[in-house]
Formats: sequence, C-alpha cells, structure tokens
Amino acid sequence: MTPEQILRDALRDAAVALGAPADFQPQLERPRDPSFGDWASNAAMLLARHLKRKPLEIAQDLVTRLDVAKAGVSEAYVAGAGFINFRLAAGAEARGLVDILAGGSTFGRSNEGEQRVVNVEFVSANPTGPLHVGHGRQAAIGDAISTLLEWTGWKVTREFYYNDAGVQIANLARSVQARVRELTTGVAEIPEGGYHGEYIREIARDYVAAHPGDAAGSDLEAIRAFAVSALRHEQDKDLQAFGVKFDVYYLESSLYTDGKVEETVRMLVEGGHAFEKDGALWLRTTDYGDDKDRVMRKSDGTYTYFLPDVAYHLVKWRRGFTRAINVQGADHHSTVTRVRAGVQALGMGIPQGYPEYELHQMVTVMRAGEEVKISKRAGSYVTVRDLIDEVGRDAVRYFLLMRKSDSQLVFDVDVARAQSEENPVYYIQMAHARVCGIFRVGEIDATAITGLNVGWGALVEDDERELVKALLGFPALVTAAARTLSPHLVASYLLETARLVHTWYHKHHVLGEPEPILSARLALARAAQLVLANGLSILGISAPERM
RNA sequence: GCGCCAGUAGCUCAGUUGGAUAGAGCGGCAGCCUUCUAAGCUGUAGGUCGGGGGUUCGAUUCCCUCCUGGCGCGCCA
Repeated sequence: MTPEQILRDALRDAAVALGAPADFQPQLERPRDPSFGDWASNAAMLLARHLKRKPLEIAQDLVTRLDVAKAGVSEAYVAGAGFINFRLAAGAEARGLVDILAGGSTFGRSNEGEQRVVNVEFVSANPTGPLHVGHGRQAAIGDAISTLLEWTGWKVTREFYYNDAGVQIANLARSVQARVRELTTGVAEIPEGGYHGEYIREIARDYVAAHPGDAAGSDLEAIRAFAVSALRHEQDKDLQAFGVKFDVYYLESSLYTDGKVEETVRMLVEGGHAFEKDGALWLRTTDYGDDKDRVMRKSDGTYTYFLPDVAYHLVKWRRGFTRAINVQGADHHSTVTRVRAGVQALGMGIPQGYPEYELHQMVTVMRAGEEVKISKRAGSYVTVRDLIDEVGRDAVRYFLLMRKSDSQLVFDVDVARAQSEENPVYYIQMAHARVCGIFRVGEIDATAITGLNVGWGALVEDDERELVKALLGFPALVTAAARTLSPHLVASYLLETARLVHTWYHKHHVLGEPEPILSARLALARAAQLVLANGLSILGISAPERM
C-alpha cells in the first residue's frame, strides 16, 4: 500500500470512531505549498456540519486517534481552519519510484476503459483546400485524446470523415472548371460561393495535363473526382507531416451509394418524427430539445448536411462503437443538438449523449501584429504546413494543445518562430535531454536501473522530494486528463515537472556523489526521464536525448 | 433578441469534486558558467481573479445579474 492509501484508511477509521458515517471517504490532497506537508486532508471541515462541532476540535481529535506510523509519517498536525497536515519521513514516498522504473514506457497506463471500443472522429475537413490552423488544433487535440484513451485502456479507432458529397464539393468542381477554362480563354468566372485560392489554379493546370482531351473543361464529373483526389492527397501529406495517422477514412459519398441515407430517412419517417412542409421533409427535432425543427430533405430533393450526419452515426453505432467522440470547432456547436436528436429519433435505444462532442474554440492567427483572416474561399489563411515548416512539428503540437479547448487560441506565428528557442516545448524537451546526459556522460545503462537495492532515505533534499511527488502523480494525471478529454492538463503537468527537474538538476549533482546518494539520484533521474518521455509521447511530441 | 464559450500579472494562459499566502511561460530588473547541456538556475517587481449581489466555516471555482469579446441561431457545411 502507498502512504496515501494508508493515510486514507487511517483517517476513515478515526473519523468513524468520532461518529462519522461508515461510508465516509476522507480526501487527501497535495498541498500547494510544500510547507504544509506532503499530504493534507480537509476531513475535519467536511465533518464539522455532521458532527456539529468546530473543525479545529475535530481535527485535533482525529490526529490523536490516527495510527499512521506504517505510512512513514514523521509528523501529523493541525493547521489553518482545520487542515490535518502530514509530513512523511525521507524515502517514504520515494520508494514508490520502483513502480516507475518497473513500468518504464508503460508507466502511467491504466485499464479504466477495460478494452472497450471508442471511435474518435477528428479533422474531418472537406476536401476543398489544404488544412488550416483550425484543423491543426483539431488534429492535435483529437490525436492526443485518442492516445489518452489508449493509455487508460480503451480500444481507439481514429476516424476521418470526408464530406466528399454535397454543395461545397460542387462549388469546388465548378471553381476548378472555371480555372481550367481560364487557361484557354484568359477569363476566370469563379462561381458564386466558389473557391479563389491559388491552389485551385494548380489543380486546374494538373487536370489539363492529365486530361489533354478536356482542355475545355467540359467534363465536370471528371474535374470533381480529380480535384477531390488531389486535395485529399495534399491533406494526407499535411497530416503525415504533423505525425497524425488515421485508422479509418470514411467517405460521406458512400452513405449515398450504400443506401444508408435512404434507410435513415425511412427509419425517421416510420418512427413518426418526420413531416412534410413547403415541399421539404422535416425532422421534428423539437421533440428532442432543439429550438426549431430542421429540414432534412430540401424541396429540390437533395439532403441537408445533417441527414447524412445522422446516417453516419447510425453506421458508427452499428459498427459496434458504443462510444463515439467528435472533435470539432465551436462553429459547429449548433449541430450537436440536431444530430443527437436525429440519432434519438431512430428509436434504436442509442444513449442520449451519443455522440460526445469535444468542441474547441477558434484559433486566431497573428502575423506581423495583425490578425490573418482565415477564409478558404478568399484563399487567405495559414496552413498547418506553414506552421510546421516555420516552428517545427513539436512546437506546433504543443502550442495547439497547451490551452484547454474552451479557450480561444491566439497563435502568433512571429512569436512562435522568434521565441522558438525559449518556448515551453523546448523547456520540457531540454529537461529530458539533460537527464539523458547524466547517463550518457556517466556511461550508465539507464534501462538497467531497477531501484531494488536503493536506499531511498538518501533523497532528503526538498527539491528532490517535490520531484518525487510530481513523478508519482503522473498516473492520476493521465487518468484525469483522459476522463475529461483534456490534453492540456498533460501539457501543464509536463511544464511544471520540467521546472522541478531543471531546479533539481541545477542544484544537486548525481555523478560523483557517494553512495547511497548516487544510486538514489540515478534512480530518480531515470524515473524523471521516463515520465517526461511518456507524457510527451501522449501529446505526440518527441523526447530528444540530446539537444 | 436567443443559445454556447470565455474574461486571472505588461503579453499568452494554467489553476484537478469549493480550501490555507492565486501560479507558469514570455517580457522587465538584479545576479549565477574551471563540476552531469547556461535551450539552465537564483532573487525581485508586477493582481480590486471583468463589475455587483447571493450561497457558507471558507468562492478564481457554485447561483443570479450586468458589462466586454468570440462562435452560432439557413431548404450552407
């Protein structure tokens, strides 16, 4: 048992003896300020109301009844409004480092998901242009969430949904067609709602080169297929440069060719949730909390985007994904209610919160002190590729992950580039590299360190005890981040842990120290190396051994 | 007008079921390299946690209200 578990049990027993409910669960936390001890509990405050006594008195009674010698407690005392603080003897917690050393690259993993399956859909950009920085945020978040779920025992399928059907694709095809004709006529008539980017011109040139018989651009279907293929290829290259891999690419068009859309309509109509009005077919989404009903088949016979979305999630469910997470931009938040409504209306007993949505706020790109307007149609935006080329994959990943999804993100390209030597990701990587340097210079095989014969009591410095606590907290951090789908917690944790590593490294030497300090510090260095590398890998960031 | 998200140091942002003296990076100031990487460390300055109410032993955290910003409110996606 860890000291934490022993303390919790002892607190519960003492509290029950004082009259607390038998199911009382005392909470232990790491005090922000190390001067408040290694562990602290607010149990007395929580019991104050139930016992109708002052927190301070209860705390005092609890302390006198506690049997915590087993946990290595050197001191237990009451402080503040009724906190009980525990200070542990040197080495009492450091003993736990053997778990890190034994766990190695798997330390921090758990099996909370019990190998259940989950589908994580992200990026899902229309193949109408290169991936911009907003897609980059989705890629970074989606990939990190997927990894977090894998670390906590879920079987994850990373999925990319291609909206390769519908109005936007038609606009794309006609835009390319216009550029093809421009090559011979010199006049470009970009259609209403069309795309103006320079890449459209390039696709047009490539199309003509590949289809010399259609210099007039009369075969719109061929142009469409060519353009979609070209852009998918470009997006694949962007994702490859970013280091993101998908297990499944699902094509919206297949929902039509496989009859899934028709089947979905049939199910909704038969379920009695659809009605005709103004020549269109509507779904009564107000039955499921929407503020107005939604059209699913327009009066011209085509479908609105949301019907294939419902069909898609029907397919996801049937594929066995009892859990599905969609990572999308906040500009899609109106779809949440209606897609869920559609899924509910299918009457298949799919849970109400299906699918889950992880919406992230918008990314603003600053360049030269001015906001870069992101507009694919106007052809002005910053692509994922641009950012990777300018500041590197690791820095882009970290910057896009360091903020919680709910925060708007300002990505200042100039700052990211100019400060690339002093930004957080390098700080974290440097901490890892410095620790690696110890083993390299000392010519020590770090992988052979087990900690089994280490005298942990040698780790007496405050700096190393703080580091030990942080490292041991990694598994709980991973679990919390996975539960709340919050990769930014990992980013914050790594920054704080790197700070502790740098401080410790700077103040206390390892090589050349006498035993038992040498062995204990080598074990601590190895543990730090493993935790930093594991945390970085969750975010998809490399952990270089030297910089 | 309605809905969702946010407002914390000069800037960009963390803050884990409500906890003790609210933190980090960058920027500012003052220091530290014959010792495992100075891409580092130490110290210091900088805050009415948007304003105002409420809930309680205790509120940056929960509730109400107002202000400001972003996003959405389509037979677009």
